[in-house]
Amino acid sequence: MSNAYNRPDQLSPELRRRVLETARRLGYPGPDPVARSLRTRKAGAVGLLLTENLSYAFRDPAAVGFLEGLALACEDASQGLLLVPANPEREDVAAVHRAGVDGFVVYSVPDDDPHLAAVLERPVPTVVCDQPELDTVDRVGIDDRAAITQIASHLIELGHRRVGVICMRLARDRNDGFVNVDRQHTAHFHVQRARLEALATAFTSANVDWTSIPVVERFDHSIASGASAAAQLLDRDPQVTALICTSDILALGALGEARRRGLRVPQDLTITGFDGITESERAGLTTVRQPVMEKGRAAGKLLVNAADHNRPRTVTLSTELVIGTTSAPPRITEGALVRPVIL
Amino acid sequence: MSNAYNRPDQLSPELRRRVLETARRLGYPGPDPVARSLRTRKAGAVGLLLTENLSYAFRDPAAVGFLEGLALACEDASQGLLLVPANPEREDVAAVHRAGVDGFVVYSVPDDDPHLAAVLERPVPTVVCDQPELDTVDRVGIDDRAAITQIASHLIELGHRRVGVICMRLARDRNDGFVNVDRQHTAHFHVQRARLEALATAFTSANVDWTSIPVVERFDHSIASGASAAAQLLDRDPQVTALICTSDILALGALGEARRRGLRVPQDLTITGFDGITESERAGLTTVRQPVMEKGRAAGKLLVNAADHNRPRTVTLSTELVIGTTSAPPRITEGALVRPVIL
DNA sequence: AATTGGTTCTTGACCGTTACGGTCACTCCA
DNA sequence: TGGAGTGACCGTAACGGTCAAGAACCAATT
Repeated sequence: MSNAYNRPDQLSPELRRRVLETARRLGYPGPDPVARSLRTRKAGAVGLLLTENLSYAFRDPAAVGFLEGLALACEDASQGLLLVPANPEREDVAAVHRAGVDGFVVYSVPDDDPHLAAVLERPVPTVVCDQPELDTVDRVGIDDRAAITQIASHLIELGHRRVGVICMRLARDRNDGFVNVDRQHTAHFHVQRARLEALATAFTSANVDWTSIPVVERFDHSIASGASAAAQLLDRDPQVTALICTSDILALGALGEARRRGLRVPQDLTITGFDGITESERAGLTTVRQPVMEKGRAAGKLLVNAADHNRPRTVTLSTELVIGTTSAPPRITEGALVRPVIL
Repeated sequence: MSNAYNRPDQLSPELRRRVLETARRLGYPGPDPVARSLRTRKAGAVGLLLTENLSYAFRDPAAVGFLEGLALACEDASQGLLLVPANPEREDVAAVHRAGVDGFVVYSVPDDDPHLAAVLERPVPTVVCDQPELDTVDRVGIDDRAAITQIASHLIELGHRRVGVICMRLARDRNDGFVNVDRQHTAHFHVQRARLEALATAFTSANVDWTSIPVVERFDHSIASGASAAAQLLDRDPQVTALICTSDILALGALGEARRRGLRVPQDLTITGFDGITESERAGLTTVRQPVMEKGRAAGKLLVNAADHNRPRTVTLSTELVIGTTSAPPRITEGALVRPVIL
């Protein structure tokens, strides 16, 4: 029976024809995929765990790019891609337990996320992306510190000293507002923490007191959030000459807010982003381009041939500073003595 | 055992604790999801079948919107969403057979697609979207004829008689070029066929000989395709005063080609799209907006409560004509006697 | 005629759950 | 004290495949 469907060479064409014919007559719909998976111990699918509500993932171009790459890798390996409904609000770990998959990809979740813990308990290979190193699973990412340090150096060279930072959510709790240094260091999103720390290091080396730098956090990752964050920051500290955003989406929002206030970019205000999505290319944003699609593809490949490797593998992809038209030397304001540094 | 995990109320806390404790000691990773699915006859996931390579789906904003809506509905129902790796090039129907899902959503595939046939053979509920009516499955869509007729009427009112049409692929075989009437009628993509037929009807009623209207087809759905199609059409028939595109993506490409040729839009050339994606809003495109996200959500909902309904259900969503800045009366050319019609 | 080799076909043990029904101890009340 | 009622616990039988091992058959060789 099984052979009739799966191994046509094992039986005579005549018998095969008869078997299939009676199967159809009896209304047999073909082998049940679940039963087959149980027996063969292969689900033929890869699970994807995301921070956000599933639907959010489709709003963020960077996430869409990641998905595209991952889907590509899955397709190459004839694997399905299962989006796991892990709503971050309810702690619905059951969805992770119920996922019939051969492995997981975990994309940018907080390091204390219960879903992540649930995934790690499952006896299947796992690849994390944009996460801190774990000694049991493979990992894909970029050098966030180096990347954002390029932004910082660029701004420092231009002469910016009074800067503001707009970042994405730092933990699972909502905190739309200013961030003290303590929260910066205990941030549960590895990527955000790394970027903030690198910024602190860079500006401290330039003799800027990091504790005086305003950092505004937003829970939702949207253009509107970027705009409101920029508004909050500029209201409190109108003297800043540059806004460093940890994502392009936030930067695009900040650009909108600057325009709304009649601030010319970059003459009155410099704005930088992070990711290098196509929308920001159109806007001429100064940013760091990271290969989002490649990240997805690398994660998929790592998972698909997760054969034998004793120690966890890490793939670090390269990034590229893109200097656009939204960064320039700061305007000379009264009281401030600022001079571009030529190295 | 099972109870310890799934029904804590069925046993004493003491026993539960003991069971779980020894389970951990023995390295038991928790109930196997596949075996559970086999037993309970529930996979906890919805399968999605797409025309394109999986990765293509993430490039087209309309498809992404559909995905977003579908993901939303799945999340609400705590269902996973499995992207089935159905490469349209190889006829790899096996992927459909291997998908462990409780139902399928089929999104805009040709009506003779073997994957679709394979889905229909599976004994699970199915919802098709942008497909012709089938007497066994539920259906989500819009009134494509009415929608594009609005575009046609708009152009006819403006006075356009010499128009060109740019459409997406009409069948599984690649045919990048002009389309004769026969191919138009035998098109296997329901949406494209319906739109072309409605256009034919509308222009015939306006005393335009439809067979003289150039229709250019493109296999790939991309901005570049739209541009090359527009070039091909304008090369052959420079007299056309309007380009009707059956998708916004194609229209955006046509816009680019017009600009490249120094044609002013809308003074020299009118261009219309279809879908209403955000990118085209920015471009001021005249188009028909359809609720792509709602389509996905409706499909998901239909599938999730696919309980008892003897006859297949159909959800038809509404569309809206959006008149932008890319449509205007045709320029008066020598030889052509054209006068706007006031109805 | 017996042995060997090579097909083709049949059989049955497993994969890991959960549903279900039965057992058993214990309480409660007449 | 006996019998019904209750709740906790346990054993077993599917669920629907796959796959390897063996049975049956036929042909060719010894």
